[in-house]
Amino acid sequence: MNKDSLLIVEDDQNLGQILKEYLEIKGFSTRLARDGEEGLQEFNEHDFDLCILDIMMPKKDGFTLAKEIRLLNKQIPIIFLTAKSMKEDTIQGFKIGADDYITKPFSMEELLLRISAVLRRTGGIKPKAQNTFEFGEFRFHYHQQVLQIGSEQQKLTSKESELLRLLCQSINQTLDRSVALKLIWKDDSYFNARSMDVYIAKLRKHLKKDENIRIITIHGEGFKLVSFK
Amino acid sequence: MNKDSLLIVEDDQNLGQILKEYLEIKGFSTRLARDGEEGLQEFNEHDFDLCILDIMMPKKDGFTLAKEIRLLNKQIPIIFLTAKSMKEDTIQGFKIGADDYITKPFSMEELLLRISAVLRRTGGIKPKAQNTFEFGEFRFHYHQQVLQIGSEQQKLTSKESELLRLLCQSINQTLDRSVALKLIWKDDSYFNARSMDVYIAKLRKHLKKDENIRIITIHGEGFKLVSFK
DNA sequence: CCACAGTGTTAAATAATGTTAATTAATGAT
DNA sequence: ATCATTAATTAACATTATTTAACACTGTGG
Repeated sequence: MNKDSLLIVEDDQNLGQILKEYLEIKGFSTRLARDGEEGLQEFNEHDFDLCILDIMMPKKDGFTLAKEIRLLNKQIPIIFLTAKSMKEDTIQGFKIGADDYITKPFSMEELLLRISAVLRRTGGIKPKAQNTFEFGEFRFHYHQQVLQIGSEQQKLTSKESELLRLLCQSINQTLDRSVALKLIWKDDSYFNARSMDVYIAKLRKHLKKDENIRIITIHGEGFKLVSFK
Repeated sequence: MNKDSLLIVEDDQNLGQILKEYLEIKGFSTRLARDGEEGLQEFNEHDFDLCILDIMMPKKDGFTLAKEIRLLNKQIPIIFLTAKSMKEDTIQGFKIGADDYITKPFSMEELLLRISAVLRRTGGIKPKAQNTFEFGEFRFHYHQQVLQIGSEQQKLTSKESELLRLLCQSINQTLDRSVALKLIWKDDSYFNARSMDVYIAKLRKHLKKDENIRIITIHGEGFKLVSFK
């Protein structure tokens, strides 16, 4: 059996390092990010079983990050680290779908207990990294950047692949514009948004070969890959 | 087999958290909202098998929320948490269509028993998120944003689809203006209300193709999608 | 019956997205 | 390094979605 993998997002370098070392000794595999931006990036690039997010962070706070993570994965357990016993924090956290929270200062043992409890509760459902996606008559191989329909093979560019992957991961649900922009273009700006629109058009052209597959626009929010039938 | 999914609406965040943790340990998947507004939002955005609503809450009490939930789903079991053994409350609750109620303070075991009982009774019929609605000669596909009549396909915009979905979910019943506004426009204000009126007009235009389907105005309350015959 | 708030309807204004092509940047082969 | 090729961005213009405005109409309470 594989180690459970944790994403730790903590801006305090010291604490972050201590957490990481402690949890690795305890048998977890971990990755440490220093802020929300990095955290989202890490989340997108690796598979985790659980996220531990500090709430107060520069650039992007833990709640905002959690919301974005939730758009990509509605299952993954999240534990918040809160500075004080802030009622507001707790409430807002649970609204987003936190699985637990822990108030600083806390002991390593306490954190470990909560991690174990959450993992037990959620049954350790690892949503393993998907490389091949099937929808309609298509087969899309992410790493190979190939979209196939029947015997036809269509080579995709990296941007096309990244975007199609995000759409596939959230099939039948809205893929938020700003999330996609931050994940693929690293930055949500006007020009990047226009660039993304161009790529949506390219994907639509590719997907024309199956009438039952469409990319629907959710005005002001994002796009949704849907399948008829 | 999937976990049963519970919506918990409880303003006391302490109690809410305890409920959430306990019920998740017992194998349920849960979401926690802190007041009626949040509760309604959550209900609209996710699928649940059962709702647990506190009655006394700020902003919007449990009865009002239950009424709104009933407008969206006539099946879903609702269990009320009542502060004291209020006869009035109990009666009013069952009138709305509560499936059970439980008086604070209660033991977790007791709640669990009642949840199991209600779920057994209602046969655990998960009213899974409906995507296709049929009424009159129409077929409406929500995710695909398509309204079809005969062989004709009419593309809808996102706002049109959201609104039509709400109308379909409460077919032959009044869809409350403010409920729709809060769910779709996120905010019940004068201009949004006017915008909604415009969309009602658009939908009526689309629905003209079947004389037996109409959107009726309930003056001062909302709209009702009705089917003659 | 009148006054008034609520609603119906259409059109204008604004903002977001679709699309294609031109430009720039990156990559790969010689 | 130079050129050729491909990918990605920017620009320009077209189209569509949504909101706001304007004015007509309707139901309700006094």
